[in-house]
Amino acid sequence: MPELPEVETIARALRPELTGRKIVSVRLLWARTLATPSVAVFEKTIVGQSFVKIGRRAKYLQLELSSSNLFIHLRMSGDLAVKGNGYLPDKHDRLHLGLSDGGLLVFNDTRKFGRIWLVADPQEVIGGLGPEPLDPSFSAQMLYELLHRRRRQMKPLLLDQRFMAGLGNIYTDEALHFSGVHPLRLSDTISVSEAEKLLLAIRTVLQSGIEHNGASIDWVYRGGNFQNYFRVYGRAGQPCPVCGTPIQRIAVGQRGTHFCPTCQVM
DNA sequence: AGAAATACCCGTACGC
DNA sequence: TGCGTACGGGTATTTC
Repeated sequence: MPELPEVETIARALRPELTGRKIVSVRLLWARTLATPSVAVFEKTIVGQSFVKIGRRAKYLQLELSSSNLFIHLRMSGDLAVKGNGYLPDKHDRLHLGLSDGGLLVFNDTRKFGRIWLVADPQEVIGGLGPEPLDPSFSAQMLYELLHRRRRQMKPLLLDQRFMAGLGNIYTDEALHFSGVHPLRLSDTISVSEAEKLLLAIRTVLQSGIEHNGASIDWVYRGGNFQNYFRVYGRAGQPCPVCGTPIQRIAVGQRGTHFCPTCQVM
């Protein structure tokens, strides 16, 4: 499932494939995939532009074009790949971009949650995002200070992309367990040493996710295998890998939340 | 400020 | 077997 690591993986894979290639045709197969601008403007603007730079910000893929920015959010079931000649369209394809040398950039998204934007100013899409946990300049001290500027439960706060960008439901549960922080702890009760452990945990689970090419859950399988390394997510009733206590599952803000009642104390 | 609910999706898994 | 329903992910939006 496409949380941050998979986006990083896909960005890396697409970089050598797309850089320098030109878009010669566009076919939007599910109109609501396009968040902005209008379909007419999108189709007219994107054709003729070339891919300049491929990157990501949080869970957004950023495809920098000659004169605008194409952002793609994969959400749950989205996937982006370059196909060769003779590609047979899939029923869940949402966007086809024909490339100058005959290739096809395909955005496939079973659940229709994914969105794309074509904008001049990147800030329109990613302007409200919080800091990148993997950015080396982001420190535990900064995390501590941000946590103490709020008084919110840790689980929903870490999921809030304006607070910190890139953590989804799975990685949040894993990071909280890794650092021994209870999901219902209030953010301004976290100590400096806990903030240090938490940042390390966040980076560890994200990097592990990247190494394993993302997680595949819920029958949506696209090659990743981070799901085999979950310590708490989806393991309700099974023993905690650290202490053996059965993992508990509760709902926090409508989201399934998994934790070890022994390792993660209030 | 921020909590909470709702909407968006659809292929599964489940109960009857 | 077929039908109905709950579920899960991330984010925008609305309401409180």
